[in-house]
Amino acid sequence: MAPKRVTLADVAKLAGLSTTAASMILNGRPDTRLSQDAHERVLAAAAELNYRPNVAARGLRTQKTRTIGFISDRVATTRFASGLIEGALAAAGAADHVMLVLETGGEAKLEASALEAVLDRQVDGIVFASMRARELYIPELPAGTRSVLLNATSQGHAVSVLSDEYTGGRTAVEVFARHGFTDGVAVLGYSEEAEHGLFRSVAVSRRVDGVKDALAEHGIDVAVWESVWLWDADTGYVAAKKILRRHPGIRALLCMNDRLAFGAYQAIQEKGLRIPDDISIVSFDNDELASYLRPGLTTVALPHEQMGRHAVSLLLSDDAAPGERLVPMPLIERSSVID
Amino acid sequence: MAPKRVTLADVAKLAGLSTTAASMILNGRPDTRLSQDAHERVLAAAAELNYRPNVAARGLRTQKTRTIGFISDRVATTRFASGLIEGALAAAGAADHVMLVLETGGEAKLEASALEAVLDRQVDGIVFASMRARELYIPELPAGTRSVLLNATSQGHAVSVLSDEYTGGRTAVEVFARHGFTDGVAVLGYSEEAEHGLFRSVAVSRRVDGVKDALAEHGIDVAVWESVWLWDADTGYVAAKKILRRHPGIRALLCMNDRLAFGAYQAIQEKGLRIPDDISIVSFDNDELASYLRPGLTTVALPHEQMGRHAVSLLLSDDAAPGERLVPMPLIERSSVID
DNA sequence: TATATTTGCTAAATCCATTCATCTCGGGGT
DNA sequence: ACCCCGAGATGAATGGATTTAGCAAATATA
Repeated sequence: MAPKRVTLADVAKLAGLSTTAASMILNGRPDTRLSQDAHERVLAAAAELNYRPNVAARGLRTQKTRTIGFISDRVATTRFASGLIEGALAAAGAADHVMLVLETGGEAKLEASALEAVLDRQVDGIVFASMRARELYIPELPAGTRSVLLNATSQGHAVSVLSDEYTGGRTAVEVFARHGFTDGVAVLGYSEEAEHGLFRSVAVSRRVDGVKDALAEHGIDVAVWESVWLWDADTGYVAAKKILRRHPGIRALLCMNDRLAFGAYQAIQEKGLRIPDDISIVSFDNDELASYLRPGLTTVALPHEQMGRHAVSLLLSDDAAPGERLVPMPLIERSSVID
Repeated sequence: MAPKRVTLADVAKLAGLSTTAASMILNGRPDTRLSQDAHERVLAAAAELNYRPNVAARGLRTQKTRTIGFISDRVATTRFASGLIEGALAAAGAADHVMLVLETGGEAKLEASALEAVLDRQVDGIVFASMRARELYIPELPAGTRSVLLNATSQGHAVSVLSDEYTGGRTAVEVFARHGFTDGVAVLGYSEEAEHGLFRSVAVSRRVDGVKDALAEHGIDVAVWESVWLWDADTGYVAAKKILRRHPGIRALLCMNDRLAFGAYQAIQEKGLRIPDDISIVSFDNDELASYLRPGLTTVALPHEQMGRHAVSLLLSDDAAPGERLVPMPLIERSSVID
């Protein structure tokens, strides 16, 4: 039914020229000495036949495929970090590239085969993404294969894109500072283990550092640091309940992420207290939840989409200077902080 | 640094045979008459050099790339439907294929160029996915290009994978039936407009049909159908408040999706009522939210991952019979229904 | 007028794997 | 001694582009 693919040879024949000429013209090579007339004929022929170059054939010759590989642990999968893919996809599309997406679930065996799969397809570059900022082991790549780490770091000199957690931590505290809180503040989710570098991600400890420094600078007195290991809604609920019971004077609560905050909302509202009138809350991540909550949760956003975008444009640019690129974490103000 | 790619010629040379022989042996062609000895030498050489075929070169010859295209409106992007990608990715990986993922945001111009981009790369098949089940327009594809619609339907005889909304609708009602509810039931989110086919998706009207039929069959009396247009947390909150005010006798609430249920929880708890003691709730989708809620929300799940998986295996199988493939919607029982 | 340049264009090699068409060699049949 | 046959293997064409090297005609230079 549909006609078979048009090749460069077809275009050349219709234009009455060689494939060499057609190729040069269609690729807009600057140094060509072909006539104006030849240009017009080739372009017209290509348009008429609706010519599209065969990427495999071109890639074979040029080693460029306008394709990038995106290898992640569970980024597409997890609703949480899917913004990373979204941004990467958008940036790739804007640069007229496509993206091969592979997920490994963090398994070493799958990681190796995913890497082979993209390498076999001669991708122009690879993004190694991680759901939560952590240290990744990246095997040696063939010479000339560019790569960028997204939401991850790695030993050695790789380029990596991360959220600026330290400044983000400060931003959250500054909300309280701006609203005049100097005491009656509780922090939920600070983790001793993270602090001592046991495991978890670099992100966590930087976020905590930012919080601590800003707290000190603004002279804010912290009534209680409630350290929990799992940062989810359930732990948030339990921990917030405990804080409320033991420290009835709390007027402001800083949660280390939105799921904790979600749990805290439940505990607070169950107790008949009102947000933000009785207790103000600031949190991190800007999870989808934050907008559903009532009142809306003020939170320091994880700029996932921006990060994905940045990673891909870095990969495609010629800025390969090793090191970290920090993407700012914007404050999303809703209604969980009293005026 | 890293050595340059090993080609088939290198393998052949090391094995002391022609590339023809090497190719035949490595591809395990059944009709070959090459000696056992030759087989061993080639296999050994390939292993020693860690040979990996160049997919572009092979694809050029065979027209097969072991790559499939996944074109969606906003699937990766939206946290909601990302299970579709997850499943598709898993199935592709299991079949030793990779997936090119492209997002169009639903814009016709981007749809066309996305299609061209994957066609240029000679994909073996294309999945057209949609975030919410709806009618899609699929342009004519080159002969021999297979395609499957995922969470979408299309005019004509395309193959499509959908959730079994009708049965899902019945499932939800049956939960109430099993727990002996015969009256005091409210339905939230039924949409007149959808019913009249104004727009929205096929999914919605089938879901509603299933609910209605099951309600009738079990002789359950519905006190109020609250029809809302936008199915999000905010509308759910407002609508549930209204129901509670006007129909104080309500003991069971069926929400058409989890975001509505989320809003309903807020309204119910604000009023001092308890779930499930005072009001039981059943909903649809199994959004991530459903597990955060307290008590956990019983909901009929959208089997996104299964659907994605099914779509890809269908694409790769030789079952191309046109028509719909319905994937069952499992009931996820949590604690929002009284015993 | 004879030689050097420039202009406009093309033949052929190349990228790498697959595959069709043959080719060689040794043994069996007559 | 001659032909045939099959096992074992390979040369060369193929797919569709890019790119190097170079040819022929037109123009400029001496």
